[in-house]
Amino acid sequence: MRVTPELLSRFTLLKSLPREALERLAPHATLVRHARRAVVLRAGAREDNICFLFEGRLQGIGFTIDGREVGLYFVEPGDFCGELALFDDNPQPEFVIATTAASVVTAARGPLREVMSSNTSVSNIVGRKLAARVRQMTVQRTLLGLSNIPQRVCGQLYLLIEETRRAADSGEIVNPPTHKEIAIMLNLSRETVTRVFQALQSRRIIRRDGPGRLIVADLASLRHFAEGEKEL
Amino acid sequence: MRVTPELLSRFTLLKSLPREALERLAPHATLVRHARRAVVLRAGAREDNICFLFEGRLQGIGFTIDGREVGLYFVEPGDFCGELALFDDNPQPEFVIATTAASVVTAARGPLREVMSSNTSVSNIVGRKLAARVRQMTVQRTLLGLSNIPQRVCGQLYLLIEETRRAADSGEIVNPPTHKEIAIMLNLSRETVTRVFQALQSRRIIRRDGPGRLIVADLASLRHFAEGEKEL
DNA sequence: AAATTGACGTGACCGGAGTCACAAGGGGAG
DNA sequence: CTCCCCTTGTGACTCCGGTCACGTCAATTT
Repeated sequence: MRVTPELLSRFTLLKSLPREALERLAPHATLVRHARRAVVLRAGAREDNICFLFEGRLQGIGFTIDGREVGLYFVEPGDFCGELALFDDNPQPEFVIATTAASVVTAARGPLREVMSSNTSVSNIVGRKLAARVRQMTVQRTLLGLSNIPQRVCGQLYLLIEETRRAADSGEIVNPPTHKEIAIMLNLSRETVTRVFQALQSRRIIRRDGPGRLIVADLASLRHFAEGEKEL
Repeated sequence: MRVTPELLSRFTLLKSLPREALERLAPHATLVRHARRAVVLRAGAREDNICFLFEGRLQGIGFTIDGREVGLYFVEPGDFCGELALFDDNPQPEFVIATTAASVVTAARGPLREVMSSNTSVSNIVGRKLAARVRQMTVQRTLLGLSNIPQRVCGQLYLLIEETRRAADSGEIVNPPTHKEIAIMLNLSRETVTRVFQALQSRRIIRRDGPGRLIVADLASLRHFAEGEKEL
């Protein structure tokens, strides 16, 4: 579907651009609808598009050589993904799929590069995003490096709280990942995650509140376990 | 020690800059000598400096919560590190230490940011570096996700070859990491790495050629193990 | 309403990686 | 040269997380 400059200007990355830059970009952008579980960006193949999420939710996922999935990050409306294509011509490193039905504006890489090189606010935003991604991956790698497995789970839980906490300042996680998803992120078996959750629940540290809500009752204890000061 | 514009222009990142930009930067830069094992950039503390390596060799390392080291990447002369400070004000995520005695030019963040925003070649180089880093971390995370441990070691070995191969096209690794260092990178015990190496040596896949030289005699087999097609 | 799917929970068993202990060799510092 | 530290090599034992095999329950589909 055709894309108007007005639509482009609704995205954080592009909203500071002058009208004429948006008009140059618009012809190279298309609006695509993706069904749930559809592949938005394919790993390996050289992707020439940067994707702006209009509505829905995307997730970056990696696959290990032996075929298991690894959840990496989420993309929320207004945000973008595939930004590595703006810097070099190497293939996209991870898949991006739609976790819900989603509307995505895909823009060709070339024109965006031009815009970026002449507009510092754009390159700043993209740079900050890359920097944040490096930081996030560093933390995640630290988690994977923990040899104490319950600690690894607690660390991940603590991270999840910190993320969602920016919106609502409380120890609760809305739409928490499933045990399986956590297991995949942490390179563990699903059963192990379940067992750690059981241990945390029996100690009244976490509590389920219906489906889709996980309440962390004792944040301090969780942090202790996450930082290895106590052992489960 | 004082830094001249000429010295700055010897670094890849800055060599394309006009003379006057270099002269603006020079007063904010200093040349520092570091002994072996000295800390060049400290994780956690907000680092306001970007480091350019003049001579010697640096390594980025992380520490797990339980205190073990994780080797991340190397910095070679002409290259730079600490570039995340150019994008946001968050703390440096990992330590950078000198693996040999090293001369480092440290430049204040502020002036460099200005230069970067008015000079696309600089921001392009930094962007490419960040992108490469994201890709490299993605690969490393994939390795950490492998549940077959010998495969993990083979994968790391294969990566090491690919890196050094760009210089000399052969299956040999100069200055290979020690078993302990590999173990740390892969979240394994040193003994396990040694045992995998023994297995590979007994199959004539790798061979030591004195200290500091590791020769991969059968690259194809190594790749098979790395990709999980065969098992050790 | 029945059937299917997927998430969660739990026990038993087993393999394999960590740990410990020890030995040999090499290189640098003094 | 000698001493000491670090790297590499190797065996024995332990333990703990993966795997398998169930069962339950809620949601969705047919």
